[in-house]
Amino acid sequence: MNEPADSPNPDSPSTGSAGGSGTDFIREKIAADVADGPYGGRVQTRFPPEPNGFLHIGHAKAIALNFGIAEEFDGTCVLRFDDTNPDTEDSRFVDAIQDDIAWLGYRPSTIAYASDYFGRLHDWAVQLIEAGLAYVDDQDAETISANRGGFTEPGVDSPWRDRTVDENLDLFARMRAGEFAEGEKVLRARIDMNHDNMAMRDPVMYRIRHSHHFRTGDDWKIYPTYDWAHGQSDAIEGTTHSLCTLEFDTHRPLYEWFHEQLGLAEDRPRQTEFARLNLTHTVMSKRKLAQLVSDGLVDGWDDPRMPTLRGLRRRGYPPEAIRAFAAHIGVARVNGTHEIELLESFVRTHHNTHALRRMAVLDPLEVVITNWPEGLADTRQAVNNPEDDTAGTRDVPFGGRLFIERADFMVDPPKKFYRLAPGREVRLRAGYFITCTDVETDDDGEIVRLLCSYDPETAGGQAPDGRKVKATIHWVSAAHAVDGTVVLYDRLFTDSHPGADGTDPLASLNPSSREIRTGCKLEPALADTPPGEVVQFERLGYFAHDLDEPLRFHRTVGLRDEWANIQKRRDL
RNA sequence: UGGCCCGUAGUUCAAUCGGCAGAACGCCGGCCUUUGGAGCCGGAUGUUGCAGGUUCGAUCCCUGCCGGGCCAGCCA
Repeated sequence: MNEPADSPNPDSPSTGSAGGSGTDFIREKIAADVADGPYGGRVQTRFPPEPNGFLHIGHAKAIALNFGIAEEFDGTCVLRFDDTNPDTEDSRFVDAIQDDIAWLGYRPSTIAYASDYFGRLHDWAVQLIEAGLAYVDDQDAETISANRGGFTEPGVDSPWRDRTVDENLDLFARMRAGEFAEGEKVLRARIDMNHDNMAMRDPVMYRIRHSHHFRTGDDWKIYPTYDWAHGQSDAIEGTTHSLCTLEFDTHRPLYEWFHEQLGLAEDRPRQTEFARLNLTHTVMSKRKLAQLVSDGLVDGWDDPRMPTLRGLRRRGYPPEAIRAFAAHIGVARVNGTHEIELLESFVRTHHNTHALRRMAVLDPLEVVITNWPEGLADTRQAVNNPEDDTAGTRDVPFGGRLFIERADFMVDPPKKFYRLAPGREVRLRAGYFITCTDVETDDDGEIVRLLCSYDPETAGGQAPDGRKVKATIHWVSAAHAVDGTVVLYDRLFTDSHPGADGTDPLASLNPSSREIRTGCKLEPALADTPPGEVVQFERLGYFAHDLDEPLRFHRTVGLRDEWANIQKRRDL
């Protein structure tokens, strides 16, 4: 009972999609294949990242889909690194990707590499050559591109298209042996240069690369392309359902062509495409993300403003919330953009039930309790989490000099402003009722100090005479406050759809996406917060303690703020 | 310009193989409150892209149009 609303529920596939029906087109298809498909009830998926960058929230959707389906159908999911391009790939990304997947809470059935299959792929290529279905082309990249034709123009057959099998075999062997320079020759599938689908116009299967591969070293001088490696790797591993994003839709006929020509059995993998994830106010393109990092617009791949898993982790996004979000949005074949607010609501939902409450004043205003007994030491007891009885309570020191949030006081409050004002009484959270009796200002009219009286009878927050106050505000005892740094984050891009109008997405980069506040007043208990832990600063939001720097907190997400909404409406 | 995919509340998705168009987030109103949070109650979201056709009946099937996405790397 009392199960958190955002906890993943592996028993119920219905958590896997939005709306009422409880399933999506992919799960429906898989269920049908399990019932009477060629796989004998077996389900195997795979997540095939290229180890050339860090994972982002978009990958999390694919991860949740593939691993989630494997769990739901009692199947398996392989983590396969698509390491077919030695020029861009690196083992440090392999480690980071594995780390991120583990953080999300998934465990691959097996970890594999496309490079494990280079030998097998080579032998299959020879088989296609022998069948007259592949040939070595001497044209250079530019010529191949030009001769591929256009959407309305048929392609032109390569002059090398009709080489004999023996010549192709010989040339291919010499490509492999490293006898040719990069770009001098490629192996192409022999399909149809007049096909409507450009992917079928004799696609390249192998190119020559003399680079060092991070796993196979210098063993190979030829490397398979995605189109050649991917489907065959799926088949070798026994994938039943190969789920990929929409842009591979036009490659599906080729995926199937290779399997058919190789004579693979009926239980061969089938590819199904789904829409990749887009989020408002951010970008998901690896290239743009890399540019943010290289141009110094963010601090690195793990900057808390980045949509990378590492960034979200530092920001304080819990993996449970990311999984719940992924399950909620489900999958479809329509390309769209989800509102970042939806993700944030899942983050709040999780932290609301898990995060300890603490008090912190970000913009301090001094309050002197004029009737506080000289030298009296007092300690209040505060609830750690009203949503979780087992979280207990903590002691919070109180005193005659306090800090409250500057925004919690107004000399001349407008309607619906319920907080402190001259002559008005409010409750200090877990403390006493105080009434503002006087305001001290400096020569510029700036408020420097509030004088207040407190009612000793209201210890704990209730008045014996039953009188009510409209607001409860947070505070920190000045004598006990710990100074800290709080980093506030806003949208990385001001535009909800950066670059959608054809301009550079970076043009709408938010110049104030980060605000660093030093000299914040924190209650003493915050000094004991473990690195990385997320707490709630009462009335402000959720904040993640920095992994390295003590007493530095990153705002994960704010609480929903009704007063801010009222103000916004007034301004409009 | 050719091929393929796709058009349902603001957004993202549903609608049990043709039967009264729903959910979540957001929004609006109210209640409650020792977080103006959370929670609770209620409400509006709409010519299902457009126009025809088939049918007793179309979001669903057919045709055309319009709009969006993807495809002419030896990237994935």
